[in-house]
Amino acid sequence: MTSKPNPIRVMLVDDHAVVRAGYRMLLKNSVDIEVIAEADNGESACKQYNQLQPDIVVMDLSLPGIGGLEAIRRIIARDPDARILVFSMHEDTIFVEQALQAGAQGYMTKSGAPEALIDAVRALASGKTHLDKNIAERLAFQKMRGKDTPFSGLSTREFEIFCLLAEGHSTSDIAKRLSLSYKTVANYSTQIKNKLEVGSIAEIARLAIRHQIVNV
Amino acid sequence: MTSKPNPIRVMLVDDHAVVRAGYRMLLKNSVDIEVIAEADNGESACKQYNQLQPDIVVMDLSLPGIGGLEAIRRIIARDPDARILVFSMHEDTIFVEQALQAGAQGYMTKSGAPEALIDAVRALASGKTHLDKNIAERLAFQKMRGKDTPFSGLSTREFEIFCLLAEGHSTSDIAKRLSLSYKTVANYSTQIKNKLEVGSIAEIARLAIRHQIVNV
DNA sequence: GCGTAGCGCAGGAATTTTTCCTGCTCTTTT
DNA sequence: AAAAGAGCAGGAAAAATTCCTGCGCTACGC
Repeated sequence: MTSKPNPIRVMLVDDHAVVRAGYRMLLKNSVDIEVIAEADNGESACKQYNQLQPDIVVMDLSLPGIGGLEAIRRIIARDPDARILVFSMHEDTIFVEQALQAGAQGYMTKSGAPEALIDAVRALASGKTHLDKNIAERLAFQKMRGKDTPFSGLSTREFEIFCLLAEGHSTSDIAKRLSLSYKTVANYSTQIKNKLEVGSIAEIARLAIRHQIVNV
Repeated sequence: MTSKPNPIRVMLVDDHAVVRAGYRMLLKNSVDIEVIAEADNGESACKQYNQLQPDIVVMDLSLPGIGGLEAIRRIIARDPDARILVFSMHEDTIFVEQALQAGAQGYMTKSGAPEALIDAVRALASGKTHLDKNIAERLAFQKMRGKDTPFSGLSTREFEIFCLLAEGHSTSDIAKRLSLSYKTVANYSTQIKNKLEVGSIAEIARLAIRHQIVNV
């Protein structure tokens, strides 16, 4: 617990100034962490990253302009060693997958204990990765079951019907269109919900939109 | 600028602890404002309001359990003089309309300057109302042109159920949450589809996403 | 003051959808 | 040849949807 000569230099990226202020206050309590920059959008984050080369980026995903994911990709593209901690309100594992795939080394949700942010920053600074415990577990389960994207578990037919459901077609609509018994489509629909672990058509729609499978 | 004997007593309501910490820090800079309570959900907010009778409630709308809107209604029902400032991420005017109708005296978005929050709190404390400048303008324009969002044809209850449907909740889910007969919710659901001229829950979800009423 | 209209709420009845189970065919893999 | 899995669909029970009706309440206009 000796004072360190080189504090962890952090850049905060979040579109809400109040929220950044919250992070700042929180991180101020740790002498080994120093907030050296803030950005309220993805472009600015990329630019500042290149200028200041912070050790850690703490980044929200929902940003105006290019989103958080794209910002991560751009930062990583220029500096493959960049260390980015996503700090998002989204609990859904799809966001975690996307963030990690984009190059982030950590993912925390805002609903966790504020102190967890500090632990995560330190973990990333020391070269480790850090996932929200809750989310890591869910992700692990998904992976064990051999699911890359949530859709890779779907068969061709299932995916076809998934798309039509997401577009707003009714079961009997789809049956007519595909020349199937409505029973068949109904059964597929149930099957799809099970595989994707969603409970309603609304969630199917959101999932599809999230993956840009259908347009908003 | 003399120090005041009776600071404005504020209660913060937001489900993210980090965000509340941000508000706290921000408001701490004003000697005439004192944060006397925090809540991370609607029920707790109502309970604490009754016990502590804060002068001002600063409230997010997206809360677990009963949403922010319902919390506002309950607080106002018990104390019609309650002064509530909504501090939300939603820019869509539909939320402002709903919040004001529920009884709030102010609406600010989180994307504004942090200092604006302080002004708003002071405005409400002195008996005035306070709307985000940007939003007030849009609201005025809409009203003048008599042209609202597709949702303005929905009643308060209908809109509430619309949001829950779009989030993926089932009819009986919603019935439990709102303490209604599932028949009532089912009937509302049909009514909503008719009013919005959509044929399925998936389209409800997409409509809601398009208007950023729910997150993708 | 009284009619009218709209909202919130919910039951009845008929219909449709969903769910869970089962069974069949066909193809692919081992 | 056996096994596994996709595609398809029916039966039966459960759940959701739709359309209709009705009631209480509040607000508005005449």
